[in-house]
Amino acid sequence: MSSDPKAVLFWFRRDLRLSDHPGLSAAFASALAQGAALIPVAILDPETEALGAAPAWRLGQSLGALQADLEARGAKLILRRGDAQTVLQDLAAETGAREVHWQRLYDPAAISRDSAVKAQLSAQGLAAHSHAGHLLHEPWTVETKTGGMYRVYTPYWNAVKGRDVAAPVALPEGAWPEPAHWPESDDLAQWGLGARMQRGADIVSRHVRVGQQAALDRLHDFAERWIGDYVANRDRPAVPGTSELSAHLSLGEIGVRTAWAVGMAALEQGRNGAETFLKELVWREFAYHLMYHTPHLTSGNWRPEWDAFPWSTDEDDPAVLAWKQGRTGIPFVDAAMRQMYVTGTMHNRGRMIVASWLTKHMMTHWKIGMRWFESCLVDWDPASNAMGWQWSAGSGPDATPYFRVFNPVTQLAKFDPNGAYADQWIAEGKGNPSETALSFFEAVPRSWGLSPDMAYPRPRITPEAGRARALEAYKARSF
DNA sequence: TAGCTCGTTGGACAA
DNA sequence: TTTGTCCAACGAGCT
Repeated sequence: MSSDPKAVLFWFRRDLRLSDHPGLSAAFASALAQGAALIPVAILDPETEALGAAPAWRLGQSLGALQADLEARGAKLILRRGDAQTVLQDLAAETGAREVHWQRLYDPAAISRDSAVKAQLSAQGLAAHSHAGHLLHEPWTVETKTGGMYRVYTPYWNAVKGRDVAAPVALPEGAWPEPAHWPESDDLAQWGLGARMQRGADIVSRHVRVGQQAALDRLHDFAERWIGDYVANRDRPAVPGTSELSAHLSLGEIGVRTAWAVGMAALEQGRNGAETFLKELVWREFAYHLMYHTPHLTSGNWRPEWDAFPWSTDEDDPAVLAWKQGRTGIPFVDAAMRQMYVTGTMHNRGRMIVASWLTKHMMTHWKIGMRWFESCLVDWDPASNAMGWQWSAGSGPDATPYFRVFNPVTQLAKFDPNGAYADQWIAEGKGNPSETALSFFEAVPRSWGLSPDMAYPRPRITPEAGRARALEAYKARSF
């Protein structure tokens, strides 16, 4: 191996931005210091191929935006397919790189892959550097007074709210450290990241903003126009009063430290809603804290006593299909499921309602819902998705009490009093359905056999009967 | 240490 | 129409 380093590799994963990027900045600085080239790489490895349909498609969009951003800086994103360790090793051999940098991820699959990659690269004499940057606080740095992990949100919030958060760092200005020759790269289109999107990707595209500039624009728009009414508006599914940053944060198109800094500035200005927004960012942190310390959060009941609960696990149950298709006959549930199918995201209150309906009224295992979300959500996040489902089901940490069963009828009356959300997403039985409601029928596969002219379905179970049945089962405590 | 307080997001019912 | 209370019990986290 050459003793004269010619390149530093930076491996992009879920951090598809150029600013507020501690890992990339470190790699950049290292390359400059050594007079080496900096080569950005993204890898379609088995872990990436295992993504759900919508997250995979959205990843492709984001990689396209990153390519353009890098090109504007005089750099190129090198795309390679294969297992990460082999790709990095080959690329290092081609370019003379002695160093590989990346930013850490925390889900069980990524941790096991990354530790193996690090060990193997080190054994080959390559320096592998992993950096913090996906989170405000590394999960192991937040401890209770007795040195344990947090299991309840509020004490976690109290522990981190006053902590210093490193200020966002900009990538140095100036010329990109280019190699004499850029290595060969796959064509992004050949990766086929959108191939598993059964529903029309062009329909979802209408509702999706992509890339770091779009993320920053949205953050600032939110801080200027929406944060003041965030406390009330964030509960109203028909009002665009949420930050809408979830997909950007999930793929790292924006750094969470940037969002934190904007939230803190709003707090200092005394803006209403600022603290609530900061708390939401910390919910994301808390989910990662839980997933890191108890990785089974993503795979099974966090409270093992729930293993004996009589969940229905029949994925082919017609009631489950109706839930997925937004045809339960419960307007709030159906509107939310259709919103997800058409836009790739769902309002937070909708997420709680559909999860409560599936796990409580339908007594269906939360993992069935979690997997459907994983295939449909463009903002899918491994930690938040798992925590949210287990919270709703009652099997998770800090979970909702068993008797807290959402009534989707009263919830709709409370948070959508004018029926705007239902009008937005439900076409059946309406004289003049909205464009968005009709677009659901364009998006769904023909095999579902749905049309806006159909009658709106009758519920298979009423909110009252479902609630009573769920409470009976929970009360029995035979599990 | 042992006791105390509290727990993101609700609903039903009585007054 | 609005407001208050109860719906379990337990474990987390602090003092």
